[in-house]
Amino acid sequence: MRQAIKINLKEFFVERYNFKIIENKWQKYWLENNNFKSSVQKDKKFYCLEMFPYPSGKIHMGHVRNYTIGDVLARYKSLQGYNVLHPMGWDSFGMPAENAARQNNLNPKTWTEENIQAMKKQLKQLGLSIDWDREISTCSPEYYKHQQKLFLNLYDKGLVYRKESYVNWDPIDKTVLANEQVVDGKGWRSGAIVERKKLNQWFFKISHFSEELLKNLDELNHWPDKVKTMQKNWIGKSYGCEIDFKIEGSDQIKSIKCYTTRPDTLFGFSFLALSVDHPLSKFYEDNPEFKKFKENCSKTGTTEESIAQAEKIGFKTNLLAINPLDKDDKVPVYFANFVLMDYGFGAVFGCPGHDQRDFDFAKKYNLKISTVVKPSDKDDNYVVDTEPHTGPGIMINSKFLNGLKVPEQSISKTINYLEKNNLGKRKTNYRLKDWGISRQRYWGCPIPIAYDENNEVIKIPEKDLPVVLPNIEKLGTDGNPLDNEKKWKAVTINGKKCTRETDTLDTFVDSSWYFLRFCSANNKDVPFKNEDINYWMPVDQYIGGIEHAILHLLYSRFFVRAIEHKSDNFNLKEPFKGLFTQGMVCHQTYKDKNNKWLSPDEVYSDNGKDFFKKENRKEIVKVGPSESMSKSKRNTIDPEKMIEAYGADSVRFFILSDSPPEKDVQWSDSGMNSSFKYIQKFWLLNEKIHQIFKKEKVKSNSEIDLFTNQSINKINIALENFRYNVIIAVFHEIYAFFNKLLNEEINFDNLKENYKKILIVLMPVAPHLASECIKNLYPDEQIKWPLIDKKLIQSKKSNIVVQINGKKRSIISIESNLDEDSVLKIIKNDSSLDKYFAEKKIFKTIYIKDRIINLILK
RNA sequence: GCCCUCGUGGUGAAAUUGGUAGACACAAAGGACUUAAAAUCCUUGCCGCUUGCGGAGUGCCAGUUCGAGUCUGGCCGAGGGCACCA
Repeated sequence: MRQAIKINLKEFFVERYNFKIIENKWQKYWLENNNFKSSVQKDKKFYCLEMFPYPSGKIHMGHVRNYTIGDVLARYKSLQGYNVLHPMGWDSFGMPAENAARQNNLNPKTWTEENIQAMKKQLKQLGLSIDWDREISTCSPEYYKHQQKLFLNLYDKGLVYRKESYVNWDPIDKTVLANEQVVDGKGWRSGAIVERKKLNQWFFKISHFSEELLKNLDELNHWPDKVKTMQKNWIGKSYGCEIDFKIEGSDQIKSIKCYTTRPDTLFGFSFLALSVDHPLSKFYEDNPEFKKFKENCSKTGTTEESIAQAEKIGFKTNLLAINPLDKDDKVPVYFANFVLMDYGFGAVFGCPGHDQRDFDFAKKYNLKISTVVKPSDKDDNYVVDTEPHTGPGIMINSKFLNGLKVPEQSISKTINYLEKNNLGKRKTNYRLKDWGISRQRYWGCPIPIAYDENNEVIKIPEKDLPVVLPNIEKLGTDGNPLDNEKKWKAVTINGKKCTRETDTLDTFVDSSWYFLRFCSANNKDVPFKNEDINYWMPVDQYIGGIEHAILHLLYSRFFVRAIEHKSDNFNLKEPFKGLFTQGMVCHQTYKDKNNKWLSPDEVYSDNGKDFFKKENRKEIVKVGPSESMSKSKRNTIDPEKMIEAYGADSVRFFILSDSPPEKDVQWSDSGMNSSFKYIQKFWLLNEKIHQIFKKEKVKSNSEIDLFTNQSINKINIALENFRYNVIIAVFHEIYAFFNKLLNEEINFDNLKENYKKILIVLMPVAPHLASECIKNLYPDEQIKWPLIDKKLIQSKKSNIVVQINGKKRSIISIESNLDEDSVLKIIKNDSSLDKYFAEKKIFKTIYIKDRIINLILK
């Protein structure tokens, strides 16, 4: 469509911007010219990585936001002259494929591969600057072959081991359930009550690195504090001591070991509590009452109700535990539901006066509650009454500990005493548990292990890798699919008949090293080459959702350490130098009169206040709060449709515009629309400028230089700090400025030089539009991120705020860099300020150069 | 319960880190251009009086400071994380 646009008596004839043709053209161009292909070079590198997606079939707005943020950074760094690595891959093992396969009688591999193709096409439509030559997919044998090698490597280093552990077992489906598949204690598909079952499973010894993983958080300066705090809490370091309690009342049991962080409260000792899984429970297994109690315990913790109540219950034994600090102090021993076997020793000593749990327990079973710590402002007769005193204070009723400050003096003094008298030992504990990696699933990386006739572990020899998943045409619901593959399971190793391990690896293993694989994505022999790692790693900027704050990021940190452990030529400790966690994309939710969720497509409104069903435009729709887009609430917006309707640049522009990237952003039609208009407007502006280029202008205009430099300075600062919403705001200002400029006399050279810079800084945000504009206006010129003229920014004129007694009274425009006296002189000559000076004298002056002057009058 | 983060117009948000509060955008109202529409552009936005000016104002209450959205203490509210971790 060709139309005339009249501006201030000048006529321009311009084409409207056809994003479909132009975006397509540039995407093709980038691909054909290998624009984003990366290789090891001498230049300074920048590794920009976004968390790779699970190939569910369609990209969602969360992906659009994630990958747009990453692409802005990658393109910016590239224009700055960095050698950028910006790869993409697929986290393609996992349960959705298996579920989809069962439901629709499909092959998980075919399902996954089709999804990958569909999503790849969508990602390409976004115009991302990705090096597709490095594409990887974790479900491909080409990938997991190396993972199996790494597994065996860690096994050789003693970082992998096997032990019995509990799983959620669905007795109807005869399958193991993931935690999220257990809903209210029942299997999500069968509805059967989930049982705890003990299985032999593989573990990574992540606990070996607890201290290192904790300590090194301090060095991750470019990580959000929030994530670091979460990991710190997760690792859960605590200082305390272990104490051996002597036991009376049994021939077999002589002592029980406890871990405590509060040994100083030993004189408040009231009971000793054991986990039902404690080794000593074997002495009670024949007791029907204990059996019943144990059953009761395994039920609590899964249903919402029991968590809400969280009642403390116990089973009293006939044993007595002796206080190590007072031989005459003997207390009962219980099994209790609140003691966990996998922390400490599965045994705790109870001091109800100074611990909430112990207090609740003691109240229920009428146990002794002694007070051994008083708050600093209370006297020695202080007694714990309706609630325990868990805070700091002073020791009382504790013999040689009396008067000590709690906790800073009391704990260390007690531990010293216990150690000296061989009653206990100082100990640091971590909450972090070893990582269970066995999954009784089909669609995952096979564990490269077999067992001989004696059930001894045999490694699959490297020459026989990969252990390829057998192709199973129809997945049954019973048990672990690989367990039923008789042919596949049988394997001969070194002449010995063996049976393969039928568990597959947790998919978190797949994503714990994929960033290393990207560095040598096409190497067939090794997972990665050290020279590639040395050049590209660590990832300079990792970008993804906050939901991975703990597991994925901690596992990746562990995995890199595990590879480095006992290795001569691998020198990496932390995989991600910078981390950025983006917010979610939200949308209003809608429900019809039957409380059924409605999608935005089904809703109609002409005033933005009252909403109706689109089909009849009558039935009132209830508008709910804006929530993160999810299929279950049906408040999703399909990115493909948006790109189709508005173009990739508009969508990118909008997803960046409204909120800072780390916060949630609201999707709004009007916002999307306005971004679309902006792209169109900018194109018209560009066309007008293009035509001016052909005319002659004379007057110089230094305002353009100043404005351009200031704007780019703002954009630089915003880019470096992930304030991408500010960049969009600056571009709105830029448009307004240049558009206005067209009404004035412009100097040709001046405009040409500055406008080029504007187009270059537009490239990361709207790459198609910017590329097209640059090609039209500057066909043969080099494209490099513009440098700023710093002197120019510190402009010759400053606006200075004049405050009288701390209140703003005026703004004066003066020359920059003036001293205080000169400014004062100007102010005194300013008649509009006279009224403030009447009959008053300047008592004090505060002057901040080029910014503010504050006059204190008396 | 414990830990963390955040409270700025009708809305999403800016604010060079202690120095002009509300940039930019959405929504609303009014206007310009146009035969009309689309597109584009401009103005307004709390209180008081007459244009202009003055006043209040960043959840609430104190404090530090010439000066506080920003720093300190207390309170209120919202969101997130962990959950019997001994």
